[in-house]
Amino acid sequence: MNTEKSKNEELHEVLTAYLLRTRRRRTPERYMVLDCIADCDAHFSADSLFSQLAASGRRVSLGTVYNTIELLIECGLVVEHNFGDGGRVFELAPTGHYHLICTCCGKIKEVSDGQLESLIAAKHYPSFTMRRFSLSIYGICSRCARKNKATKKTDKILSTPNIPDKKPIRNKK
Amino acid sequence: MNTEKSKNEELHEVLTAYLLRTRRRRTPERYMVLDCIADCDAHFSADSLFSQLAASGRRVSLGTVYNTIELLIECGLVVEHNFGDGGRVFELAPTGHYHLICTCCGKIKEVSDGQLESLIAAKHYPSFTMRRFSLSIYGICSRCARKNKATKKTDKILSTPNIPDKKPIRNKK
DNA sequence: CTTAGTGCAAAGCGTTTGCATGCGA
DNA sequence: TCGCATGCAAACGCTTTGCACTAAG
Repeated sequence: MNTEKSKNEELHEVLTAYLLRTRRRRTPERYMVLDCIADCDAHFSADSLFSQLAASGRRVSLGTVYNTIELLIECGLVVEHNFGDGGRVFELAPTGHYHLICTCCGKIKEVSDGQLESLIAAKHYPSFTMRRFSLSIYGICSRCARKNKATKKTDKILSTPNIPDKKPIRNKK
Repeated sequence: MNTEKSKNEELHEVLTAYLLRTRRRRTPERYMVLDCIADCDAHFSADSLFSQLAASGRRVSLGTVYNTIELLIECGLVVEHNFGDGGRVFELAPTGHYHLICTCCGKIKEVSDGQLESLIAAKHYPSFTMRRFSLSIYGICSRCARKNKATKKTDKILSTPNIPDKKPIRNKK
């Protein structure tokens, strides 16, 4: 590590550039939030971020966390996801991966397929400029499939394959 | 129209099958909600559905609307979308289309590309069974691009193309 | 006759808003 | 100094929950 910048430095630069460009202030809170996101680098909610910040001693109010996430989405450093559980989930600007989401247990796995992704990215649309895309694959993970098979009693009556026996995901709310 | 079933009949059959299969009751409310969804066939929220039901004289409580949407998602007739505005939006099981979402004005356009879709659907994943997928393309529509260009004053200072001047979407909430 | 499902209203909770204060420019 | 951004707390709105009642099986 010498000429190579750290991940955090790079992120800071992008944020700084955006703040200058849009004439907004470079407050410590904004960088603290960004650092925290970079540290946990995974999916996060506004609230989990808030907790994590508090836990590490960096006091940032929940309102500011929301403001900053919004800001980071604007400048492209963060994206919002929908995993079908009704909650808002964010992620540090993902680079070439998409998600397999089990509609039964809610587990999320990241996968990547450069070929597929560049194919999607290569498409052009009349009167629309693509900035990014989000691909989510919904289905059943092997674990749940096994569990369902074990529990099944009234199956094979009619169509629709592989349906969880009662209620699927919906964790929070 | 003779041997050919109406769209609604087909939907009813799928729902009926699912209810029988999972041993749940076939209540009029459930079919009313399904019909209403089929009628408006577009994106809808729990609340818009509720209003539309009320407007057409079919009294179904909001709670039941939520319950039924949940049920319809379970059985695959309805899917949930994330258009980045934080609200929950549903849609009658879409068949081969995906969405272009303008992050500036929030407008959504449906497009389809059979080739791309079958490519995505053809992929196989170890220990995961795909049931459906959701592809969202985020970007700037031509209208907003034009508007931004007109309003721009402090642009071309640093990276990131085409950023709306202040705050993007976030309609509700 | 049983009990899942409904309606209604209250509770819950993630998110937004308003206002006084603080701090970057 | 000026005014954007923060902190705090109240307000908001979508969603869920609890309970009594209705009706499907």
